[in-house]
This record gives sequence, structure tokens and C-alpha cells, in this order.
Amino acid sequence: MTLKLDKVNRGPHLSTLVASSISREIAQGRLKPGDQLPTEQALATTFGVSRNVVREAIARLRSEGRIWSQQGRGAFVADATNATVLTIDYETLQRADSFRNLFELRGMLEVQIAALAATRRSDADIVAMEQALDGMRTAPYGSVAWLKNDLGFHRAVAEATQNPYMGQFLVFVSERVRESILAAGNQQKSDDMARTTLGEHERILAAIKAGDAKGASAAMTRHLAGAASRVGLPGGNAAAKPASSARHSRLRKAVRGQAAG
Amino acid sequence: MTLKLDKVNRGPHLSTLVASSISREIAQGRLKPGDQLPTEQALATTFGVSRNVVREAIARLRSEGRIWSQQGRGAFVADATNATVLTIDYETLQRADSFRNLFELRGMLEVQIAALAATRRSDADIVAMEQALDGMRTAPYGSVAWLKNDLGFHRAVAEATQNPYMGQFLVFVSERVRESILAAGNQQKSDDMARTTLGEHERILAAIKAGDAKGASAAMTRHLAGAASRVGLPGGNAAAKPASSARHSRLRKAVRGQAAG
DNA sequence: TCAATCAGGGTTGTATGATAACACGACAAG
DNA sequence: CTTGTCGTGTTATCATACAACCCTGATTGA
Repeated sequence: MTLKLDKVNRGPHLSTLVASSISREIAQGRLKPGDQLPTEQALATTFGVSRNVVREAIARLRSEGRIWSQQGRGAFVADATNATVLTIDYETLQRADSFRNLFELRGMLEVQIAALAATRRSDADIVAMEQALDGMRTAPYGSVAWLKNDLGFHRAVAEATQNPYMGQFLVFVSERVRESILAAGNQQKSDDMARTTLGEHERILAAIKAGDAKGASAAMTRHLAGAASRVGLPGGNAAAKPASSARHSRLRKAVRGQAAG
Repeated sequence: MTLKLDKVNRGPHLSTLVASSISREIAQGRLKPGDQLPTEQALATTFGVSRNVVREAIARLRSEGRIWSQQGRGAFVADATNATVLTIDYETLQRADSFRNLFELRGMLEVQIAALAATRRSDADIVAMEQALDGMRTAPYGSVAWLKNDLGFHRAVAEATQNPYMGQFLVFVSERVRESILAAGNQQKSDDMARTTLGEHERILAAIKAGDAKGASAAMTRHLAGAASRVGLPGGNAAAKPASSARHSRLRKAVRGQAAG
């Protein structure tokens, strides 16, 4: 049988724990922009780790634009708008409303992207969409191959806009949505769903092929509504996950037995 | 007197150089997903740095989801879809068409957000928008305070959707757009522009206040069209400009300005 | 008095070596 | 063929030391 381990392995590294701890201090306002962080040595002792680990954590936060450091002075909290990367951390992803919100954002992008794709698609884009659709036809519904081709179809649509950022953003949001779905884990499959989903995709492709922007966005809207109901969105925000609070058992060697159950 | 000196230097850290070097290897396909990276020791010797520096670079790449490492085995290149952060590096930001593409993405978000905000805004949201507008009225056009309030207005609109991801994404994209504008450095100011821009914002606010979704998105569309022309982005066919003039000095200047605001 | 200089401590950046934890194949024993 | 052990290689972490740099305050010179 396929034993589904939760993919929360999420950094047994101490530096990850330190980084998210500091990150939380910033997010919750206990460290405001401009504030100076404690020295690396102080952080090392308070967290009970070596200064090296603290430095890895700081390197990570610095690359995210959250903090900024200068030799001889110290490390400081950066302005929020300086963030050079867009990140959605795992904890907020687990909240019940985050799935609905992400889905809404995804829909907003998809509908507009479909319309744009209909007016700009090239022949190669059409081929890519058809290939992804074929891949979905030959894979069992909900399997890894199916999901991969599903995402591939939507990415092909996004790339048909000839705007690379569309695909980049859409894939990013879609992946977060997919993680949310997996975290909820309440999806049920049926052959009926496979047929319905395929039909929705085919209608999207047909509209894009015909260069019908309005039709494409309408078909995409229908597809998203169907997908929402398939994952139990309308009234069913079934967030039955027990909130994973087994995490902070004080740093150090608490990470040993994270087999979870 | 705090005079801004040329001290930015943009990453004197060796770990930054190592990280971007590895990152480039991945981006250019010399390291494919699943490939194993050289050992930390090997990387340290080839780059001529200490193993510690390599570890900081790897910690950074790992936090970005680009690579994945396991104790006792090694570090491996992760799948592209595993990226947990969305990042737009300065090199692609420098390309001529990236500004147009980012602006298009921003517009797509803004128009939809405005419509959604009109149906969901609370009184507090309206107050936030009015405050931002007041801030724009009392600041000189194009000044740091003006830009801050401009962004604040759009963020207030996004927050009125009651979907936190909307604001997060919009601010991120808008900041990249602003960086692009600063990098191009071809903006010219006039009092006329200030009045026009303010008027556009006021019409957006009025529509949102009235709960008029269609009006809000229409007003936002007009505002974006105006903004596009103000930064020298003609409506449809301006992609031909080679514009390879943006050099590193310009880029650094833009980075410095962003750090100040 | 005032200004420049300089010494000292504190902080980050980097290097180096050592140890623990883990993965994996080789190899012998059953 | 299976199992247990062991050795090697790798990452994760610790500890220490030094270099580069910033800031402050005392000293010195005019």
C-alpha cells in the first residue's frame, strides 16, 4: 500500500528553525523595520545553537530581503517593501481560509490569462495544450501524472500569453493551492470527475484555438467553479487537520522523532 | 548629515556570489533537476572559499526551494515547481520587455482587485484609501512620500478585497514595476501629471465607495492607461525599442533608491 | 577651546578543524 | 538469499580564531 507520509519534513535543519523563529518575530511586530537584531553570538546562545547555524539563518533571511546586515555594525530589520522574494510560508498555508483565498487569487489570474491567451496564442502553444490534454486522458484521475499534465495545461495557457511572468505567477499560486488541497486531504475521486474535468479543459482549448477571448474566460470560469466544487469549496471548508502543533518543542534535538501519526 | 554614500555594493558577501553562481548553473540547465551537486568541500575548493560560505549559500538556495539536501547523501537540484518563493532577479528585470510584461501583469491584478474591492470594502478600508490620497495631495509629485502614498492607496484597495494574498502579490509586482521605472530612469514630472493622477485615483475611490464594481475596474483601467503613458509605455506596439542602455551603474542607483524609500 | 588622530572594544565576515549523524555499498556469516 | 556489520563518504553542527569594519571616547596637538 502507498503510505502517504506528510511532506512536512520541512527542514530538520536548525538554521531553518532559527530563521522561521526570527521571521515570526518580525511578522508579529516584535521586531519593527529599522530595529537591530541581537548579535549573532547572543542569538546563538539564546537559541542554544552555534553561531554558524545563526549565520545560515541570517543568510537566508537576508536573501529574502527581510533583514539587512553590515560588517562591524549588526543586522537590522528591513522595510517590508524591500522583500525581493514573494513567499508563502507553510504555517499560513495551513489555515482554513488561506485555501479559499489562494483559490480566489488563482481564479482571478486564470480567467484573465485565458482571455489573453486566446488573442495571442501561437501554434506551438496549441500543440503544448493538446499534449497536456492527451497526458490527462491516459492517466488515472488524481494520479501524479494526471496532476502534472493538469498543471502543464494551465501553464501552456499561461505561456500562450507570451508574458513569462504570467506563467511564473500562475504556477506559483497553483502549487500553493495544490499543497493546500493535499494538506486538507479530503478529495475523493471518480471516473465521472475525470470526464467532467476533461470536458472543461477541452472547452477552454477550443475557445483559445478559435481566438475567442470571451469564450475562453467563460470556459475557464466554468472550469474553476467545477474545480472548486470538486475539492469541496463552496460551503465545505473542511479543515479537519489538527493544526500540527507538535513542532515547537524547543529547538535542539527535538527534531528527532518527527514521524508523526 | 546623513549623506548617502556609494556604499551599497550589492552583496559583498561571498555566500551571495556562490549562491548566484550555483543558481545560474541551474537556470542555464547545466544542472538539471535531480542532479547531485558537488560536495560542500569540492564547492569550497573550486570557489576558493571556506566550506562555511558554501553552506550559507546552500542554506539560501534550500530556502528558495531550488535545491534540497539530506544529511549523509548530498545536495540535489529540486524540481522547478518546488520553489517555495517567487523571485524576480535583477538581470531579467533589466530586459527591455520585462517592464511591459510586469506592467501587464500588474494591470490584470489591479483591475480585478478594484472590482472585488468595490463589493467587499469596509469603512476602515475607505478611510485608509482617503488617508493615502491625502498623503499624495500634500507631497510633491514623484517624491518619495508621494510614491509611498501611491503604493499605499493601491495596497488599501487590495486589502479591501479581504484577501491578504491580493495585497501581497500586488505589492510585490508593483515594487518590481517601480524598480523597473527607476532603472529606466526616463520619467519626467509636471504639475499637470500630479493633478491628472490624483483625479484618476479619486474616481477609483468614488466607484469603490459606491460599491460599483464595474465602475471601479473601469476607473482602474483608465488609471493604468494613464500611468502607462506617463512612464512612456505606448498602448500596444512599443516592444521594438532595443533599449540595451541600462547599465550596471543605473541598476545600482535604482537599488540604492529603493533601499532608501 | 577645538579639531584631528588614534586606540580599544564590539560586531560581522571568513577560515579552519573537529565531531556527530546519516546514507550506502562491500563483505562476511548464517 | 538474507542479514548483520563495518568502513567510507557526506552533510549537520560545534568550536575557535582571525580579519575587516564600525563606533566611541580618550588623547594629542594647535
